[in-house]
Amino acid sequence: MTVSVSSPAQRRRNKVRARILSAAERVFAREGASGLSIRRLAETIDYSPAAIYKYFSSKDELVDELKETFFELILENVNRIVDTSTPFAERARDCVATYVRIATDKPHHYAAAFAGESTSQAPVDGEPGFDQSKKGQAFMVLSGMIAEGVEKGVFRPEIDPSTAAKSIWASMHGLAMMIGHIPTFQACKPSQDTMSREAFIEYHADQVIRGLEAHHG
Amino acid sequence: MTVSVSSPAQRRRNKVRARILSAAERVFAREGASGLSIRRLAETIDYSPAAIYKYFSSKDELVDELKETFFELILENVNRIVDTSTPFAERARDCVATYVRIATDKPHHYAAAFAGESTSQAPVDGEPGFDQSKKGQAFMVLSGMIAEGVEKGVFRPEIDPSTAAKSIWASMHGLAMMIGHIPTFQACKPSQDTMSREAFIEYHADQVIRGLEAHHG
DNA sequence: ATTTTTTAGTGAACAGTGTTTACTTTTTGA
DNA sequence: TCAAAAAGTAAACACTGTTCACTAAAAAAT
Repeated sequence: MTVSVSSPAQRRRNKVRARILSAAERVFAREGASGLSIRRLAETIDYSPAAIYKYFSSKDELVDELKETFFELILENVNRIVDTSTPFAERARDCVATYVRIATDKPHHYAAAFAGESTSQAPVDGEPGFDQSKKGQAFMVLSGMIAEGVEKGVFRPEIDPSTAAKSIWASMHGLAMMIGHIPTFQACKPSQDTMSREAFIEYHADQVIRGLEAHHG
Repeated sequence: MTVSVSSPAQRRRNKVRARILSAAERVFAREGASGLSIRRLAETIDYSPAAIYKYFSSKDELVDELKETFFELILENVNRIVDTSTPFAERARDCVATYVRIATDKPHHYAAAFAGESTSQAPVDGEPGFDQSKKGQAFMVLSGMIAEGVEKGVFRPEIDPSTAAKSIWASMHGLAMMIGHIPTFQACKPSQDTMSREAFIEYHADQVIRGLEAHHG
C-alpha cells in the first residue's frame, strides 16, 4: 500500500486520465455523446481503444464524469450569485437566469446531464444520494432561496419552498433545453422583431419569479 | 399509372407499413429510440432487416413518423380543451396541463420529438416550415390562447402573446421532461408528503399562468 | 541488484448497430 | 402469356462498445 497519497505513478496515471477527459470534453462539446466514440477518442490521444478501459470502466462512466464536472460549473456560478448582496428579487432572477446561461453555453453537456437517468440507474424507491449529487445541491440552493423570499414577504406566504423549487426548476430547465436544442425556437413566429437570447432568458426568469410574488395593495 | 388512388397493391403496402410502425411503436414506447433496432424490428414482424428499407429510407425517417404521430396526439387533445366553453383561466390551465399529461404518458416519444433537431436537419436561417409542423401548430394554438387572455383583460396588457407563448411553452416542456426522465424528481426533497404527479402538474400550470395574470385592485 | 508482482498498453476478436448492393422471387399491368 | 416493376432477402461494409489473452514496462519486495 502506498504511503504518500500521490505517488509518481498515481500522478502519471491521473495525468493520462485528465488527457482522456480533456480530449473527450472537446469533441463532446461539439457533437455530444453520440459523436464521441471510444475509438475516435483513443486515436486523438494516440492510444489503443482498449487502453481507455484501464481508466474508465465504460463510456457511460466517462461521460458521467463530464456531466458531473459540468454541473459543478453550473452550481459554482449560481452560488456566486446567491452569495451576493443585491436586492432579493433581482438576485433571484439573476440566479435562475445564470443557470440557463451556463446550460445553453454547453447544450450537449446540459442535455446529457438530464438524459438517460431512467435507463442507467434504477430509480429504486428513496433517493440514492440525490442530496449528495450536484443536481441535488442545486435544488437545495434554489429551495433555500425561495424560502428566503417567503420569509422576506416578497413571495406569497402559502408557498412551499420545495414544491415551488421543483416548479421553477422545471421552467428554467425547459428554457435551457429549448434554446439549446431547438434551432427554430429563438425565432419562432415572433411579432416581427426577434428578441435576443439574453433578453429572452431574462424575460423568462422574470416571468417565473413573478409567479411566486405576493401582490401588496 | 394507377387510376384508383388506392390499388390493392397500395393498400397491401400500406398495411405492411402500418405493421412496421405498429411494432416500432410498441418497443419505442418502452425503450425509446436507442432500444429500437432495425434488426429487432425486422425479427418481430418476420422480415429481413433490409426489407424495412423498402418502406423507410432510414431509421430516422421511421422514428420521425412516430414522433409526428405522437405530436398529433398532443395537438388533438390540447385543441379539444381549447374549443371548450369553460372559464378562460381554468381553460388555459387545463390546456397546458393536458400538454404535460400526454407528454409524460409517453416520455420517450416526447423526448425524441425534441431531440436531435440540431443534428438531423440544418437550421438554415428562416423557419423551414415550422408553421406547418405539428409543433408549430401547437405554438400557434398557445399564443392564440394568450392573445385571448390579454384581450379579455385576464392577462396583463403589455404582454406579447408570441413571446409569452415561448416562455410558458418552455416551462411546460421543462416539467414534462423532468417528470418523464428524472425518476428522483417526483419525490425530490419535499417537506414530507409527496405531491401526486397530477397535483403537481396542476400546481405548475397554475404557477405559470399566474405569471401572466393582471392584478386588479 | 535481482526477482516477483503489479500495472500500462495492445491486437484481435465478439456482439451489436444502420445501411447498401446484388440477387431472387413474387406480383402487377398490358 | 410475358415483360416490367415491386417485394423480399442474404451477405457484406463500416461503424459502435467491450472483452480477452497477451506483451512490455514499471514498481515493490526480497
